Amino acid sequence: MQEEALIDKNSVIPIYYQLAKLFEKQIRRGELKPGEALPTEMEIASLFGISRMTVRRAISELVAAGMVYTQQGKGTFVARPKLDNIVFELNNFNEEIKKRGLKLQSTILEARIVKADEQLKARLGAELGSSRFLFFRIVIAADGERLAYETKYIIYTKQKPILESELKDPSLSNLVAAHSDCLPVSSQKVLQASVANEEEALILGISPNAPVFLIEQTIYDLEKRPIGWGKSIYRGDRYKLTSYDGWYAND
Amino acid sequence: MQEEALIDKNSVIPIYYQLAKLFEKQIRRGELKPGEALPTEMEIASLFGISRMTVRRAISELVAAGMVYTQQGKGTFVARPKLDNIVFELNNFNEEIKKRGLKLQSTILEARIVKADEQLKARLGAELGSSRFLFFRIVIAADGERLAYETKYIIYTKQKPILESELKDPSLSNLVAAHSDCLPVSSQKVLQASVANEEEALILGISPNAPVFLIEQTIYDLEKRPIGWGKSIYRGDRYKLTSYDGWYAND
DNA sequence: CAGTGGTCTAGACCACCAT
DNA sequence: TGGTGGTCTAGACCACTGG
Repeated sequence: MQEEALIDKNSVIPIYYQLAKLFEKQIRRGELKPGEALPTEMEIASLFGISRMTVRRAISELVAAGMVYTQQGKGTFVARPKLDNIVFELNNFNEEIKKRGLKLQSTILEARIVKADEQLKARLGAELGSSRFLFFRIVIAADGERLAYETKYIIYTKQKPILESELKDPSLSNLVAAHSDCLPVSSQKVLQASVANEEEALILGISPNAPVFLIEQTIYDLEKRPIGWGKSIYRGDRYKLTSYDGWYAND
Repeated sequence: MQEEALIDKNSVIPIYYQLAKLFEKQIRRGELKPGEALPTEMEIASLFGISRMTVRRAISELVAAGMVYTQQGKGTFVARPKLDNIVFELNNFNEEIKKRGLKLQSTILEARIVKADEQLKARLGAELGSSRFLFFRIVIAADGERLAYETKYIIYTKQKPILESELKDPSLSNLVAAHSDCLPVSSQKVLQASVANEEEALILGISPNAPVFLIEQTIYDLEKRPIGWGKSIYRGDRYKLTSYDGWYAND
């Protein structure tokens, strides 16, 4: 069968990968349209002279990419791109800025031990019985311009000095890992649109009531106890989140 | 070996799934700590009296969950949770509201054919040579309260009436699919923090300069030509995005 | 070199779907 | 009932890692 020519069994590139890309191209070119069925796994296997398990591995790649879906007892079908999901993904807001070629600089305005007030106790450490916390105020700037302002509280269990590493990456999870015996395993972030208050405006050099992103983050340990809390204010005129969805290109 | 008792080979639950959950529990309980190595695939296989391929399937589940990582020639190791990614995932902002038990209602304020001005041509259809577009203005409300205001433009190629389905789901991708011959395959969304202008404030019943989310969405066809564009304003006091990261629980 | 994970095979039995 | 995808096996060879 001539189809075999499209797959090089002796290539260093895995067969399942070649096969997945083959179908991906057919779908992307429109030769296989949404709703249409792919050949059965056995057909594909004999068509290319390969094992069914290898075919299944290829198909599972396409499933993971959201390009096809399988139905037991029926077959494998080309999916319709789902475009209504918004998936804003960023490795810490700040990585975005870095990629634009700007130098990012974190400055710790303040770092001290504080006793918990009622509000903080409600959010942190209530279950751990701790009442002392490390408190940080941090400003993030790029090329001399201040972009974000963060306040963070973490449970204080280790007696360690502030390390250089924290100045480079004063992220909440990093601070927790450095200053607490707890292992941070999960994190909740809540993103809101807001406007700058007096203090934030002053620090960021923007006018009060200017639009900002507000992110509240809580970090939890293995038993889901909160061990760190932070609030970040990002200048609305400097940050935006971009999300790509659907059948992206990965070739 | 006593370990076999932990896996029921005759269960309707797949072995690979039982095995994956077994390791997941050990990791979550801290019996396997980040950086530690799992037994080798062959060891696990003989320990439980199962095939190596089944072991690999289980491990691949854990890899997908971000709980372990593999290194060829070395072994499989427990990962350290990564908490610095922000992944705001929502099936269209509005699904969030629905889940809170509120009835969502979309109202089309305006729907008509427009000719493209320069600004619109720059964003849409420049490559398709089309100069006529469908224009929508939509308000989304829940329990009588207006929550979001959307304006959308899509290339006009089909001559179809407005369907009921569009009233239920007037999402950009849905509108494009209904009124255009192009197949929408990818989408870009940009999220910004902003404040309401006069028009938006009036429609949403909030004060001007109140904080809002602003999302601009562009939809592309197979050849990456833009075929739809929309701008959505979400009340900042009613919408927030929540992101969970790390080792979540799925049991 | 021995040991690891990565790929692949040629079968097998099953659950599910349609007819 | 026959055909589909889902699971599983018991091998095989490979590329990579470390001593």
